Amino acid sequence: MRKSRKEAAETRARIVKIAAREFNESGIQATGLAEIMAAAGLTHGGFYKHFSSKDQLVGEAVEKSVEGIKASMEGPRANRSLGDTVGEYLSKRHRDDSEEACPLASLGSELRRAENRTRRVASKAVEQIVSIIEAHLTGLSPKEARSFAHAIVAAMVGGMMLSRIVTDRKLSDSFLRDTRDYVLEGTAKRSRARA
Amino acid sequence: MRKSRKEAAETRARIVKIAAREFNESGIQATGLAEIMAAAGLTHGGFYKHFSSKDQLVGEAVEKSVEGIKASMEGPRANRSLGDTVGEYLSKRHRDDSEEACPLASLGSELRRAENRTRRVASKAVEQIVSIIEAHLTGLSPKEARSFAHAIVAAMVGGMMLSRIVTDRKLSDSFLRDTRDYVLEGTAKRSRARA
DNA sequence: TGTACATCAGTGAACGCGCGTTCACTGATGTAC
DNA sequence: TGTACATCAGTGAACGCGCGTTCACTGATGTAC
Repeated sequence: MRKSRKEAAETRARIVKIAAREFNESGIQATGLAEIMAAAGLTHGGFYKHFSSKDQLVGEAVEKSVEGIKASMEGPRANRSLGDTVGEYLSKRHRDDSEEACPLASLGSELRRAENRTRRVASKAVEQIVSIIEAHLTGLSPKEARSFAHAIVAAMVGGMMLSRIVTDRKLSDSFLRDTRDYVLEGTAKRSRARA
Repeated sequence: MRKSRKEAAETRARIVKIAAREFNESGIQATGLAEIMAAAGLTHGGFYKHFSSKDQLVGEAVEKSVEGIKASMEGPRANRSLGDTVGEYLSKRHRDDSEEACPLASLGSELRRAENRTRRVASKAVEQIVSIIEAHLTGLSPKEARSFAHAIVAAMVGGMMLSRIVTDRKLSDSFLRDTRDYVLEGTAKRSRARA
């Protein structure tokens, strides 16, 4: 039954990818290892040939998700505007797609209580997303840009989470749109005030 | 062993109160009924004399938490400013105290996946908190005030959640402060623009 | 007011279930010569 | 290049454990007369 090293590495990557999707979809605790392994076309016993514990997989899956959402925020073109970046984050696609979702919004309240490895990954994820927003805030002092970026990321993560909590579809859409508009108008005002 | 009706009603209320604290502290799934009952000084078997299921308790506990955070946002005085309200929400006390915490920030990603009863309660909670903020936004059209309130609540909930995810204490404090400042400056600018 | 009976809050053991983890085993792959 | 052996990815059963829920039981409270 032994697989070649290449196959084993592919299997491992597949497990992480599927786990990222499943965790974003159903939450960390609610997603069992057997479920993930079955979705990867394997039986659950083999899990520990690739990972030392569920927590290790959680950490890697969260990292994988962060890479994905960073890529979609930064987009294909070189010079993306803040509007593109924030709009991509606060999009219906992001809200409805667990394949490529921000773990801060999908798993927020679970991350806070996660084990050490995962908490470190989550904490780093926050700083990475803050950095992406910060890079768009030109014309402000570094300190101001950092503070501003904190608040913008808070609004983005909160807006996404609330749009998923509310059951009314129109209200859900409103949260996305209103949060995006608020961020962009606020930035425009602030930039004008400084320019 | 039978207790008087008054005692039984007190016991029931005590269970809900303790459950609200435990859920906010540790999450819904991670908190067992036996743990809650023990914290209330009871054995777990008696749970079903008061509630029909864990989900029912979750719903009531979330409602209880919402009442608490609403009360602390609205405060003791009659004429609270938006700054008081937002500042109370984004306070260190709120971040560190699970006794009186907003379930949207404590349980956000779990609420989204909760059962029907709880989801309805959570959805209603969002609208209640939006209404509190909305009431502070005078001088705007109702439609504008509602949109604005959505974004402010998104920032508040996201800011609280992120301040709890990050492991660095200074960064955590920054999220609270920066988000509050952002909301208040944004409102000031918007009000000036209209006035 | 007193008595007899019904009710029911709380106890503690037991239930079925799913979870993360372990383990003996299989057989194809990797390695040493 | 060929052969003999070691390795190890994957299987499937089993483990201990904690969970939500159920249940027979207890005895104080509530009710009917």
